[in-house]
Amino acid sequence: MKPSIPRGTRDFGPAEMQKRQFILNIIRKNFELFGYQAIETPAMENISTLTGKYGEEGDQLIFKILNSRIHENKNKDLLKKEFDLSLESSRNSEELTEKALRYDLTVPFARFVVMNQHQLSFPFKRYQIQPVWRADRPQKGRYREFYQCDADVIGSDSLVNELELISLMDKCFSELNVQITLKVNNRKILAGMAEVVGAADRMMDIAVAIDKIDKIGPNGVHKELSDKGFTLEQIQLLFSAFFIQTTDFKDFEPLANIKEKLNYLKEESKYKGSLVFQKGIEELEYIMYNSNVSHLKFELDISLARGLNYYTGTIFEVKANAGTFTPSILGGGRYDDLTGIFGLPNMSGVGISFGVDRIYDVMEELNLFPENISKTASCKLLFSHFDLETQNHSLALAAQLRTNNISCEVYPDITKKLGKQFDYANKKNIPFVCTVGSNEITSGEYSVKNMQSGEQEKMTLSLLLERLKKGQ
RNA sequence: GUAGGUAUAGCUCAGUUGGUUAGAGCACCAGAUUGUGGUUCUGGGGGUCGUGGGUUCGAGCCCCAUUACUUACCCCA
Repeated sequence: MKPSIPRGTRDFGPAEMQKRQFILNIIRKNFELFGYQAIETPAMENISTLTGKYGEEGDQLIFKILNSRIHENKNKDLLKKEFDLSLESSRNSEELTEKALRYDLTVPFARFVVMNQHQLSFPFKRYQIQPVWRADRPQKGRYREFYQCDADVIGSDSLVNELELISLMDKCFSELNVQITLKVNNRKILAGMAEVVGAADRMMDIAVAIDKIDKIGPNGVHKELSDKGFTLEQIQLLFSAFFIQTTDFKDFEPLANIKEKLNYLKEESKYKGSLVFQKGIEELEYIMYNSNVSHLKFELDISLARGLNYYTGTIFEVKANAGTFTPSILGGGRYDDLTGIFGLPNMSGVGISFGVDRIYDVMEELNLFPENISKTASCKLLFSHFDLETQNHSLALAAQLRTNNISCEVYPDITKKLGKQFDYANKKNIPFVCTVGSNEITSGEYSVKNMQSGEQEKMTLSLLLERLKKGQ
């Protein structure tokens, strides 16, 4: 049988793991630096926990788990009926499936908060670094299993949380050495537009269409909106707001300029009468004017929508500035009532999610990993030997090195061929090889070879320890 | 769901208008060198050309089907 893994999933070898850990360590360190605490939730959730939170498209991409022991279910007629029904529509049948793999970390977090509300003290700040699964068609930068690194604050509607999250990502990407642009928008602006246009319940339709303006252009958006049944008047009204963005807001601009645009939207646009719209603008203003960032570029983009249903306020999206491959590598936003569905209303939360796998891909393309990262040796020294006696002696020496916190290993097989053992050390980038033969055992002086310089020297164990401790 | 591309050694790929026994580099094993790797030289093992059918005197190459992988759209980290 030919071994294989499901498409869209990957194995990570030692070289890749070095790089992944590099990214994860920076993110984790900063999460903790900003006061977030780690939690974990199960890979699978009850299907009802997940559905209805991500929008129609998202719900389709949830990996469902077939009920186990389905053959033991006595009601075969019902099972067959449910199966036939599920062939025709995407509805979930509890008879067939009641669990699913998590689609993101935010919804399981909301569930966690509701279930543990009496143990937690609010505002609660948590971080979570775990894989999620999406039944997508894989392609470049898109996997069916990938890691998200989430930081969320729940139980506080202060915009200071947004400011903190922005400086958190600023710091992370600065340490990762990735040049990025942060796009910010506010769902209230979109909601206000939908309201003024007279289609408050169709905010997501409008948002998704408008979001595409960079890709398909104004005509494309016009067509998509009219296909969805919006009238010419409605479309023109919508365009009056975001057209400003497409012509003038395209690239990073000085703060003064952004200010001018925001003032226009607030005081002169056709939306100035909408309270929600005004609130959205005010929130955006606060964030734009109070953020203290040193690394990232800001971009106000009122066409930014994001597909997830649960966002209600600020929304974030980050892309790398350089390279040909620039998917979004971070997303996030504020959700005012995600816990409400589970019975805990008035819990506003805001969070961001780093896409490690895409950050990896971007850094790989741009060559941003530190130079020697995958050449890092697994350990400091290898003991080579000739027979059972010298191997045993090596094991004893290894134990002493480890007592002194020096990583080392003993060649596991017994062979007269030193070349093979040196080759092993060479391939694993082990910087020193200590050869233990019967001569060495009697004299107490071991041959230690520096694999980089090729120099070899005889020394006692205590001298060896001293040298290795000094990092020589 | 829609539309393309690819499939030849463990890996990356050549393979001419269809024509003897299908090649290279890397990797692997052995020797030159029985106590020394990374350099060099010599030799060696490795392939049902994704699978099934068709055209042909003859198919790795052409046609059809199928599977896997991959890219783009949709959507998203």
